[in-house]
Amino acid sequence: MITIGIVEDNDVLRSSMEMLLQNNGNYQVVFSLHDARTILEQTEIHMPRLILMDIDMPGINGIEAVKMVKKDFPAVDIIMFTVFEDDEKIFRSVMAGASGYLLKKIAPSRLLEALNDFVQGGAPMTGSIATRVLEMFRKQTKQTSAEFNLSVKELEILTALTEGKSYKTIAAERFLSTETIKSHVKNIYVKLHVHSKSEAVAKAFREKII
Amino acid sequence: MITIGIVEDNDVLRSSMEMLLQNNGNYQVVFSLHDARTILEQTEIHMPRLILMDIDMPGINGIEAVKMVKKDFPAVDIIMFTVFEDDEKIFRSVMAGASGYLLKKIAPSRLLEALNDFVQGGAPMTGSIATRVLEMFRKQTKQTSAEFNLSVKELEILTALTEGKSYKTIAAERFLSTETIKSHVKNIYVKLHVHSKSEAVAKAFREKII
DNA sequence: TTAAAAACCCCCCGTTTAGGGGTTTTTAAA
DNA sequence: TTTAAAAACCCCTAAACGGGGGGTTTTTAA
Repeated sequence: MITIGIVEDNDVLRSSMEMLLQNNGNYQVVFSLHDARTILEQTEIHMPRLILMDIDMPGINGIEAVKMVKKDFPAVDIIMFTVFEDDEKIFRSVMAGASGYLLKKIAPSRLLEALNDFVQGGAPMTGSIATRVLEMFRKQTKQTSAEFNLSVKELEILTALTEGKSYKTIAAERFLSTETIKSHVKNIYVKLHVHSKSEAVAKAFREKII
Repeated sequence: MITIGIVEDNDVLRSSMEMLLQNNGNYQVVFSLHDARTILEQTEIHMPRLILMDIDMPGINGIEAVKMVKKDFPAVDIIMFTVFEDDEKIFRSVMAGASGYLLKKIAPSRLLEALNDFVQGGAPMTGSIATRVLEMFRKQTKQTSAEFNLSVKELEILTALTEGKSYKTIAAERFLSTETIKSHVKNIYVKLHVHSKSEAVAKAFREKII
């Protein structure tokens, strides 16, 4: 028997969800809220295995509610159940700690399926959402980019620059003269098309050289 | 009728996959390769809707193959089909351009289901993989961190610093004296606990302030 | 209303940097 | 064995920076 909490401001929908879950036999709805205001108390009292959470609600929005619950009860899994399918909402939900993301347009039978899958350690999201997440993931962590043909030494020194070290420090650390470091830095600037330490550091981060 | 290509070095498994797909009626296996050496030619000739790709293969490994195919034929979707479920492999596959990731331990019926889902714009991965991706995603893009209580102006100036601008330039851009910029920068340094432009820029990136 | 931030401005001084010009020695490939 | 980078070193100069002072005026929030 899987305990489940529901937070959904649309009363009609919430009742349907309750019914759907209760009738299934595998689920026990331990709380069913119109908004997230009492979510912490309810969670503490009933300790559901998972929570189905709407996003657009009066008072506290669903994403904020996820943060709150996850902070106090990290073991409780929360699945967003919403009409929104924009990257922003998905992204923020995942960041907040949501374990899943289902769209309301899903058929009731599929909802149950998805929940069952999830409980068995499985699919926590609609296919289209999974695709979105993959894409966001891909974008976020784009490739190491062109290496700008930096030599090993140059990369080493660039890294040191990102640590805020001065030429003198870098030189001292590897028993070289500051002039050596300077000429390396000059070469780095030429290769990166920059004209100062801060620009070089910024480029190093932006281009994921570091 | 969905055209599909298979790349899998285990001949027994490959035959089973072929049979499974052909018998289903919805799929037409247009090529079935023991390794990825001829993948580009085969893809060019048959232009499958999607490719099922093993990872561990003699010659070219599956992830390299994905890169090759995606480079020349970005429209072809590739789904990894593998025994590996470690983050590293998943990560690299997604980065290479794989649209899905299925584990070989999946039941044949579920494989068909997953493929069908995928073709309908849906779930391109096993549930456990989706969970992993979510976790990786969460880790990658960790929170915006403490804001260091930077004022709006300070944030503005910090941003300008990351663009490699000098005090003079920043001052000129907003019709302020360079001394004003200097004192703002001083305050930024105090708040970030740094002592130079490059350190400030580095911290800005590392702490995702920018 | 009032006190604290935030934003603004200025001076000094020593250090660091950026860009310009070089030379010599390793190192690695042709 | 030749050759070409890469790495290491040097000098000079002007500009930029960092840290230390000293202030005034707006905003903003109790």
